[in-house]
Amino acid sequence: MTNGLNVSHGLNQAQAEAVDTLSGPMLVLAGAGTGKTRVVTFRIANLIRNGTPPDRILAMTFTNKAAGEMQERIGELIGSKKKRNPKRGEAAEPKPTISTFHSLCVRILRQHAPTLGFPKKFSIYDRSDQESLARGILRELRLPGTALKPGDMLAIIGGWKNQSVLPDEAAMSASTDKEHFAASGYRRYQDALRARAAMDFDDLLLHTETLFREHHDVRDAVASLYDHVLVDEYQDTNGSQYRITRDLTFKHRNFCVVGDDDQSIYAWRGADVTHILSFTQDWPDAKVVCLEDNYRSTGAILSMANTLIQYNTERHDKVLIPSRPDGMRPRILQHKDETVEAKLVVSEITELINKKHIQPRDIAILFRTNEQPRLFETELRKANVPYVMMGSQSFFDRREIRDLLAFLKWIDQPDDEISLLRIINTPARGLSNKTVQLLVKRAVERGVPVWQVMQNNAAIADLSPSARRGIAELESLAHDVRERAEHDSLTDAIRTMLERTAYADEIARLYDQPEERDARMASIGDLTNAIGAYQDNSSDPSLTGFLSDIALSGREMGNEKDKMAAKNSVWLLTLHAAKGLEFPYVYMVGMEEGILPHSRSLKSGRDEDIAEERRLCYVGITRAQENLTLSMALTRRKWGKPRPTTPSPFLYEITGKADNPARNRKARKRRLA
DNA sequence: AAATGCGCCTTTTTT
DNA sequence: AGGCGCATTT
Repeated sequence: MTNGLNVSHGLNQAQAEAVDTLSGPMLVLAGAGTGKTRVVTFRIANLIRNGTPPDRILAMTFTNKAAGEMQERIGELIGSKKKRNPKRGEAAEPKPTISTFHSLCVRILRQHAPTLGFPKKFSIYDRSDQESLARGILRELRLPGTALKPGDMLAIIGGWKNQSVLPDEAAMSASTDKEHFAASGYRRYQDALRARAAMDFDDLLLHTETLFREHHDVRDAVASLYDHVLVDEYQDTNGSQYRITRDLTFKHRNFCVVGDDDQSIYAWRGADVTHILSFTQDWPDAKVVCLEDNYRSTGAILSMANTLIQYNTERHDKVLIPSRPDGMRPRILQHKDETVEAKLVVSEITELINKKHIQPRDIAILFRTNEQPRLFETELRKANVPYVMMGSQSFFDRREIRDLLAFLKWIDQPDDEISLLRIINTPARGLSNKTVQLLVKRAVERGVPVWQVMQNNAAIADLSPSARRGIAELESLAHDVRERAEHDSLTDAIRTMLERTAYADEIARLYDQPEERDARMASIGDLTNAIGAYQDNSSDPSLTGFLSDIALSGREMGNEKDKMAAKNSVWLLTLHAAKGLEFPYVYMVGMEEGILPHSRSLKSGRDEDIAEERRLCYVGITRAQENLTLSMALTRRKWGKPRPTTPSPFLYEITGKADNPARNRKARKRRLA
């Protein structure tokens, strides 16, 4: 520590090394709980202390939550002033850019989309938009539903996109039947997106990559904005992200990546762990720092994690070294069925909170799939224990939210046909299914968006008067809402929309129970509040901006009440959502074959799929600081019927039960290796 | 044109 | 069990 300016005190030697080297490529291989986040934030702070202008630093994360937290920690470290009523026109204090890949790409594309033949107001299609589109295409191709399901097609297309395989090349990379079908759908899918002025999540990356590849002036302009680029969770980068970061760093070479190959749990969405494993081949002069001292978990928890992960063969061989005492041995509990599992876990939690005065926020329940938490929610509610469910999509799955967002998306971008078709007759306005089909047919014939046909008086002259009235109604509605959004405010716009559609009446019509009505109206209120909050926090609010924000970070949105409660609540998280977090008390539930590892991974039979499930289990275990409980149910209901279960093979691996065939098989393999 | 009814399929994980 | 597409009533 030669530099008087450094802020690295309180770090161990390896951490300090990672923080003190300020330039050139660097790889930080950081195991779970070794202070990875601390290293990244300290490093950024140190760059700033040593004279790098903050706004010349770009740090990339994979979730908005991670970006937000990093922003906060850096603010604390460099002592950025609290923004109290910044005067209009006063230059904002320069800050490092901390962004997810997707947000960064959206920002770039909002500016350069016309170069690629897209309008600046392109829609972002989420999973369900994609599925509607894919369903339509499969229907057009007349592939029977059994041959290729929309989800399958999207997964295959997504894989190609991540590897930058374009529609024309896809047929050549196809080997299975499904892939061949998907290849024929791929071209149509991309054309359909373009016709709807829409991009899916993969496109945000793919189009940015294309933009950089084909327009070096744009690439260089973006790259020259930054002198330092850092990527957290580098093991999660997919092909597009890899190439985008390469384009942003090849000139200045100040590229620092941080990650852990044992925590790579996103291969299914294109993440390629070889990016981190071969970093030193890409950057031969890279400095490599390994962090192996674990400050998070007790020795007993860590030894369990170490034992488990050693069953994976393809990995950097490293062992986490505990810096804490052994602590309590993790427990493995078997329950009669999933209801008992939920009841007992919750009653234990209640006891922890009431008798041992543990804070709810120090307890987490982790699970593999999103259907598992339901029972736990019910029990927690019964026991009056505050809880938050992170990453729950439920808010955006609500019909009323989907409808209102579809309205907004269509009003913002009239070519967005998926959104238009969702709300074209919601609430009913005289446009029957048959009429809609006719309109779509005419649009296809003319090769123009449906909305253009609907606005063409000649094209709709033969429609029933009620249908024409419906179209006129939509038109004036869109006009008024757009006016409001542009000239008044976004909250005015959504209020106008709710009034003009009489959406409250629709809710009253659909739901006859007053509680349900209230709940639905409340979630509409939440959406209105979210728009208000966006408007207050954004320097240049727009409908387009709001919709982008929602698409990219929607699932983190909740109402204010939830946010208050979240400050001290029990956490309910999927294993994926739990990455990067830590809790004194962790319950990993549903430790059964078919759940973890998931049946789809078992079915594929590929070793690397099981290895990823094992890493997922490893991530779960290493979230626990002091107390870990693994539990399973002996029977579990599936599709209504109770079914006997089998313990997760990982339970045997963890405990070292030699008589387990799974372990013997693995052990034999290792001996041979 | 809207409401009701029937059968089918679903269920990984998420930016 | 629940949601959705499709077919049949009202």
